[in-house]
Amino acid sequence: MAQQFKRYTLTAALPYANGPKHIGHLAGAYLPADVYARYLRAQKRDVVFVCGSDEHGTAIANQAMKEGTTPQTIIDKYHELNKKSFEELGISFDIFHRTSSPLHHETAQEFFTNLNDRGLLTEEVSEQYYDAKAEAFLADRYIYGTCPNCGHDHAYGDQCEKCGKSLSPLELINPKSTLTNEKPVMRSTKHWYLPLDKYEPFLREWILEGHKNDWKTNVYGQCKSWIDGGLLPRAVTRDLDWGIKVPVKDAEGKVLYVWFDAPIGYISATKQWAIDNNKNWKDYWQSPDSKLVHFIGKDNIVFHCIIFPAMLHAHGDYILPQDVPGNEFMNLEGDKMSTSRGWSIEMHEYLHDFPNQPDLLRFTLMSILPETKDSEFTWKDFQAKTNNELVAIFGNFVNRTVVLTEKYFDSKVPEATDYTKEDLIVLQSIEAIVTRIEQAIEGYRMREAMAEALNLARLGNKYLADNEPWKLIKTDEKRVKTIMNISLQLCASLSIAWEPFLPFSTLKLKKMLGFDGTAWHLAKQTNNLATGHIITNTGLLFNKIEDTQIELQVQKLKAKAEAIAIATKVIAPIKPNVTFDDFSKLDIRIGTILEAERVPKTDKLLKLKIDTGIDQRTVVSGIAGSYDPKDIIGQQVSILVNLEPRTIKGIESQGMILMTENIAGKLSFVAPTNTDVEIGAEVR
RNA sequence: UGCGGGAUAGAGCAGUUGGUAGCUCGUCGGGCUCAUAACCCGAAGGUCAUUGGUUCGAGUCCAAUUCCCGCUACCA
Repeated sequence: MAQQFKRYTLTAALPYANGPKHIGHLAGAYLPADVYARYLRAQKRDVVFVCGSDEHGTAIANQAMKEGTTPQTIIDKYHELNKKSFEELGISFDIFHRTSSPLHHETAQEFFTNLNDRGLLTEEVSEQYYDAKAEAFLADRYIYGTCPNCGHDHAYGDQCEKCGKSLSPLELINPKSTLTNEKPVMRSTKHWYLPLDKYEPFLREWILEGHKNDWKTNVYGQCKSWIDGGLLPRAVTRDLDWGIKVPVKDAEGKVLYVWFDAPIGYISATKQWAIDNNKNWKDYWQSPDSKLVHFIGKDNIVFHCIIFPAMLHAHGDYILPQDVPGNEFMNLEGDKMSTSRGWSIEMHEYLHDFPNQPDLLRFTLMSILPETKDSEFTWKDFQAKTNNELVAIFGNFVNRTVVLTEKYFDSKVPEATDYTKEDLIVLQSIEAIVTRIEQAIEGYRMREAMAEALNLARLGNKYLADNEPWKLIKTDEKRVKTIMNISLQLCASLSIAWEPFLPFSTLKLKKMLGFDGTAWHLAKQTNNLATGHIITNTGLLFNKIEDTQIELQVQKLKAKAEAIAIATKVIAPIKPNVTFDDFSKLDIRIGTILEAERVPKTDKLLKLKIDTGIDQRTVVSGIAGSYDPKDIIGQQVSILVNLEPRTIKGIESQGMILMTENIAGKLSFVAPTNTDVEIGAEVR
């Protein structure tokens, strides 16, 4: 099974150029891919590691419309920002291309034409909503209207956020365009489809049988779920003016669907790299002795395991991915990461706040990569891992070794003579650990690989502690020379073995050691530094993170999320005027909560018993997200008592509790501010 | 609703084909002093989400349940 490949084609998910990318993206795809790429290069294998900005699609087009700018402005901004961030974090793409490039347009069009000319795409005409003012067809998400199920007046074309029901745009009552608030019209449109159903036998054999044992369970399971669920033809074109023109006559206003063009971006990126480096791109995409690996997050599994392989298979000239190590997601301080909600650490933000310390982030993220399940990043953990592991174990061992060498041997590598049994065990352990690192990386277990690499430094610390050269120096200098020689050789091994994880720090370490080896096998050798060779103490490899630094970050995170919440909070417009008589019809009283309990099988509902002064009645209220039942017994409330009763979850609700809501969505009772108001009092 | 993944010490995670529960950090105790109060040694701490089943024996297999995450096809 261990097939030897001549070359490796590695891809990392193309970041969508509508905004900056956060550390969750980094941990999901870019970091593991980078470790793999750097490792393979150290093994002197033939590798190309490609990525680039994904710059088409309705999201960017609409964002530009809303901001009153052009899509080009947006993609230029974020392409540059993300490219720079990746560079500064040491993500070693051989090329960071972009899908707006002419070469990509050409490549994607060729791909489409190849399939279309061979009759592998089907054409279909359907009726879709069209916004005449914006001159655009509307995706389901861009239509809103009244929900036929619950009457909510701002349900979207795909789903009502209020009652959760899945909808189609046709079901919406009084549909409106989110772009212009105009009423959309039905218009017929033609699109091209990739008949995925025809590739089901191929996918079944290739994935379900061929990769049953080597793909990750989460990836395999997801694929199986899709295939077993039945595949349908999938549109590969869209009505939009932002994107790659459909290369067919009379296809005005139609572009390739972004998910058709994006993965082809891997190919065009490789083409550009090949041009720049005098290589043949086909070797990396069309030669069976090349290994193609896609690094992605779990949201991307279906596109990289089902759709893109089906496209490649349909085309026929291409190899298929050998593996798709999809990662789960990384949470942040107890909540999902989200750029739009401001609950995120963007790559450029980290780089700004921790200048020249990309390796610290790499280290912590690597140690909590969401390889088998979702994981969580906290600033406190970042501090602890940096200080207690990276600094205390790795940094400290190097520092001890360098300082002792400086002190005892004038910074010259001393000669090793007469290895003891213990010395030999240590030297063998180095080789064994490095081998384990290899195996872990080749199996995409990057977290485990780095944990092993840390053991290499632990080995060094223990070796020094066991042999106590600072004592022996008084009695047996010859023995100390051997001990320090071995310690220094171990530092050289560290500088190779850690390079995939911490490229900046290992470079610094190599400078200190005056060692310029890069080949992986050198990590197992014990004579990388020649006797008499001079080393230079250029300072500590890593610095500790202070409490104040992380406190600042936590505050900053909270402040950012809050600022965005305020900025995006829309103050509801005033409703049409009502007469005093209209208002007088409402009978609102002050009541007290007597009993409260959760309504089973619901997230938000509480069943309340209210004393209204007139009677005691049952009210079902959607406040469980904000209040614990046991905390609100005795709470005074305002209650609308003459509301028509309504049955909710089988319970008749006789009235409505008046609530208001803050930015965070937390509900609050509207009740008298004084405690001397009697139950049953009217609110006027 | 359906499907996929997850639930193991205070925290973060491993646990191969079922055979006396491991690792790192944290905590506690000790040692050492070359080192960024770092390092080394040792200890405490888990009814492996719940319930039932298969088995001589289950974290590991089966069934049901609960909770978390994702997907459910045009939201990139």
